[in-house]
Amino acid sequence: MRKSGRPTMVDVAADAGVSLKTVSRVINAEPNVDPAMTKRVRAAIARLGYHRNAIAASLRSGSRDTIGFVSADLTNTFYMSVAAAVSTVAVGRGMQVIMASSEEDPAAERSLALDLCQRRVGGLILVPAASDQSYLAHEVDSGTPVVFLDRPGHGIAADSVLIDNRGGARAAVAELLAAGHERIALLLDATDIFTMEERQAGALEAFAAAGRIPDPALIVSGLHTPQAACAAMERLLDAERAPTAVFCANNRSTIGALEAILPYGADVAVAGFDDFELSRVLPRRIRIVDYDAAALGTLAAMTLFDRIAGQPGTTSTRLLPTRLVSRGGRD
Amino acid sequence: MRKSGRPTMVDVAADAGVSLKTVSRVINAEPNVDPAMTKRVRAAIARLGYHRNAIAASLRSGSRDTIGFVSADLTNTFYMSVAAAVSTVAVGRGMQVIMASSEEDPAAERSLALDLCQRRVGGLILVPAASDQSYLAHEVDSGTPVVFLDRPGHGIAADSVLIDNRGGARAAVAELLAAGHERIALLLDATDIFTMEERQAGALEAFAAAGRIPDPALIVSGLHTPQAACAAMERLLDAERAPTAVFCANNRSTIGALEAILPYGADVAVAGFDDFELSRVLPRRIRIVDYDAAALGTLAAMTLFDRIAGQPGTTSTRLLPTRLVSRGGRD
DNA sequence: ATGAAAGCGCTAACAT
DNA sequence: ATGTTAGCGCTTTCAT
Repeated sequence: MRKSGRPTMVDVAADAGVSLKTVSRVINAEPNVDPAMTKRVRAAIARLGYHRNAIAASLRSGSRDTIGFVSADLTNTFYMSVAAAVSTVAVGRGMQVIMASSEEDPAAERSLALDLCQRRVGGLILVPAASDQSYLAHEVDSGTPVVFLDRPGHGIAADSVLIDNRGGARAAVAELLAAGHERIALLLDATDIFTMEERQAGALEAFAAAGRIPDPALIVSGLHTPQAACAAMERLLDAERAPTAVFCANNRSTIGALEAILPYGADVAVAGFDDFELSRVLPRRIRIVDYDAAALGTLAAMTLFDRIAGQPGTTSTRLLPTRLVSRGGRD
Repeated sequence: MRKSGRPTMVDVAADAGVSLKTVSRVINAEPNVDPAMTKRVRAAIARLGYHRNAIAASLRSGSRDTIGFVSADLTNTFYMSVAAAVSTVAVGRGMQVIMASSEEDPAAERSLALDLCQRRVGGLILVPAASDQSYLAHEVDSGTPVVFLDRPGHGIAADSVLIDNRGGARAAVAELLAAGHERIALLLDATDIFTMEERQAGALEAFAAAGRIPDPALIVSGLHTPQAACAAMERLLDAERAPTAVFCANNRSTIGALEAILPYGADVAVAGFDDFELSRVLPRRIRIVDYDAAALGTLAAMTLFDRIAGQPGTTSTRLLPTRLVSRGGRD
């Protein structure tokens, strides 16, 4: 009489009249098993509807068959694309991904990351929301590698995979300068955000390289929403010496700037960081610093799996290149 | 001398000079533990950097601390919003979510779902890509509840959580008819997709209710991309008897149709199923059948947790209501 | 080629 | 209030 609940290997062994170990060998496709035995075991498995318990297997073998992905905002399309790419790489290696989101809350990040470690994930991809990740030091030392994504982490030895924010912004602003623009506005979100800081630095590098100094009156930061960016742009356009070009440091700023510019047909060249839906449908041509979000996820996953495989070496920071593309306009 | 690797409860017990069970009691915050003991154990835990092994705990206790979410397309923002909501509900109950995507491949769906069951997830939320889920019958019988999301599944007893596709489409088309439109085009993706079938049916119900018969020449299906929808719309506009209104059965169709309509300022009323980024920035007013993707995820997760908690009753299908809203235009 | 025994790290059941 | 023992379902030794 079978016990209640799911059948186990012992049940299968009894049913097939073989030893536990033989069942295990068949399940794991180990060599040196008589085909006749294999057949008998398979029949018993089918008869009982047996499915192996991966939890028990990984407990004994110590193998890790999941990785963790802690996003800072899962509803953000950028992180979604990243997550999907991470999942694809993982599934390709027979692993699954446990996903969670800190929603930019440092305490949540910590508790989620530690929880995943308790679940013995093979590794962790983390978008830092906290300013310090030393709470993971023990885990990293115990052999759970961590890869930081999109923003650098602090306090532990871990690889980082970032977008080339600085290079992308520099290229976009350099192009505006090369086109002869004398008054270039900069629209930014809060500059204490890592990516904003980098993009601003890149923009300023472009000015410096051209031997130019940006007009502080044309730099507006702290713009969280398209609405705020729109208002800021309208103010700039209404001012005495209006800008002839604008660099927007993220897609929300770009969208807001366009909302201010398009209705009035203002003659302002627009360049922005991040592509966005419908950018190709814009009635006017703009320049976008574009990058491949999926490639960032793939890169992070591959970096993590390299570490899981025991690849040694000091931690590295890899920058995903950006490219300057045209969007919108009639071609 | 400590063995290599992570410290275990036994190590903590030895270090604190107490029994294994006492450590377990402290870790699990069980009652009836002397505060002094608790202190000693906590000290040992901190000293050794101990973190409990959740895998081992759940093996012994038989408890399930993850749920599975199998999407059909993780890069789709709709499913991602759903996934984020599912994750929020799960984390709120101390559980985590393992996410995977079938990418609309029936074989992948099967293998991912069964893999998750081997990992002993407490339950499964599944966006069906296959036409039959009877491969999960054993798992459902063994006590792993399944909830179908966005599309109904087949072959097993499981709850479904769907959007009211039919009602939403019916309302949108009814409104166009009530506004006096005589020639209403229908732009659809492949009609063998459940949601498309439902939305088409809803549209046709609106015609029937108005005692009208749609012109087959104005119904175009099989539109997978905005590009295809744009081309289809352009063809319709160029035809002899162009439509005066169009109902687009998903946001890709809506975007494509707008690409065809906006540049030429064609006088066509637009209604579409699914909201999309930037819909509010459109230069003209359109009507959108909107719904709350996060609410769908929350509903699915709560339905699943009810089942996990052992709530009995026959399986149900719950429809998430839609609402018709205005987007774009200058107000 | 097959099997018996031990044990992964924890919790459950039963002492004391 | 604390400890002892067994055992979750599997993989890993080590025999045969």
